[in-house]
Amino acid sequence: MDNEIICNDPCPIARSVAFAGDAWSLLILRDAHAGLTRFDQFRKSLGIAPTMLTRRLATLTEEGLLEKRRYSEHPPREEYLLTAAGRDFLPVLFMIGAWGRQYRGGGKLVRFFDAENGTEIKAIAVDEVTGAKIGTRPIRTVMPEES
Amino acid sequence: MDNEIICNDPCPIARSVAFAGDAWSLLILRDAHAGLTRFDQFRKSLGIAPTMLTRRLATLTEEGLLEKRRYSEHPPREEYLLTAAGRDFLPVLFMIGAWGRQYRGGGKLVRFFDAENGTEIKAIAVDEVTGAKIGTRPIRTVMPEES
DNA sequence: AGTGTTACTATCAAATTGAAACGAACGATA
DNA sequence: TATCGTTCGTTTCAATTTGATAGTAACACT
Repeated sequence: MDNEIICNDPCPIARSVAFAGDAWSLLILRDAHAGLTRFDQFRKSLGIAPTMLTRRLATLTEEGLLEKRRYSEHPPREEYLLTAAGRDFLPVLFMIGAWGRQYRGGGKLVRFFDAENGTEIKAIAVDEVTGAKIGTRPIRTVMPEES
Repeated sequence: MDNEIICNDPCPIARSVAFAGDAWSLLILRDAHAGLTRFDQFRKSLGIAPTMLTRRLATLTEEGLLEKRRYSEHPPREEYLLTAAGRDFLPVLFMIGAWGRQYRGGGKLVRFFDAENGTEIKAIAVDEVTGAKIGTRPIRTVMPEES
């Protein structure tokens, strides 16, 4: 895919797709939200080839979803932490997970609970203005005027 | 990536990633939600090579997000319609779009409005039980017992 | 008869991926 | 001191995927 075209596309989905449209990046972000920070933790969790992991971590860092932090000077060691943009990606992961639970839900699945009151989390997307679930009301799409 | 491993992974995100983790598929689903149904409509909208489009449409059809319907017998012509699973993917697209609007929002962007009352849609993910935004409360993850 | 439309397939070069081995910098152990 | 283990990668190279271009099949229209 041509990233230059995508970055100027007026569709916000297309803008995100440059890295969201990649299985490894999504799984790395999932693991980062689960608390993993180090190269070998990701590698072992995902069974990913180190070449791939190096590239994906570099891309996610360049794109501003992760940041490298040195946690040891001798030897030099880095860890990867979520940035604000990376943390704000969590809703996307939850909605992907909710879809997978509904349509790919055979067998045992990991479950997520609200740590404070113990109820299982059921993620839904709503319009903050109307409160209606996304997809339950008709949508009007407005293209930007040519600049 | 190895799809066999992924399909038995207990993480619902990993289950979805087999096709959600692909830029073209996400953009095809976006266009399908915008009302496109035919091969050439997708091809022109996306600028995708026909080989790619054929494969992606076939995968999305096999995975149950689209279905082929014959709309002409002579000549035989098919169109691609969203299934229930495909329609239920809309919240994922909206959350991806919401992230892109916030973090990749330079220049003109397409905007989405509630067709009934005219307000702009602001998609957020919430826990249906507590009503809290996803990410604002601590989460406890529970792995399934070994079967 | 010739042109246009729609939905592809065929071919092939280029880019990406993934597996396996290797390396550098250290710390711990014998 | 020698060796092992850990961490975070790089190097190499074969296999797969990709994307660009061209071609095809079945018709409809003029």
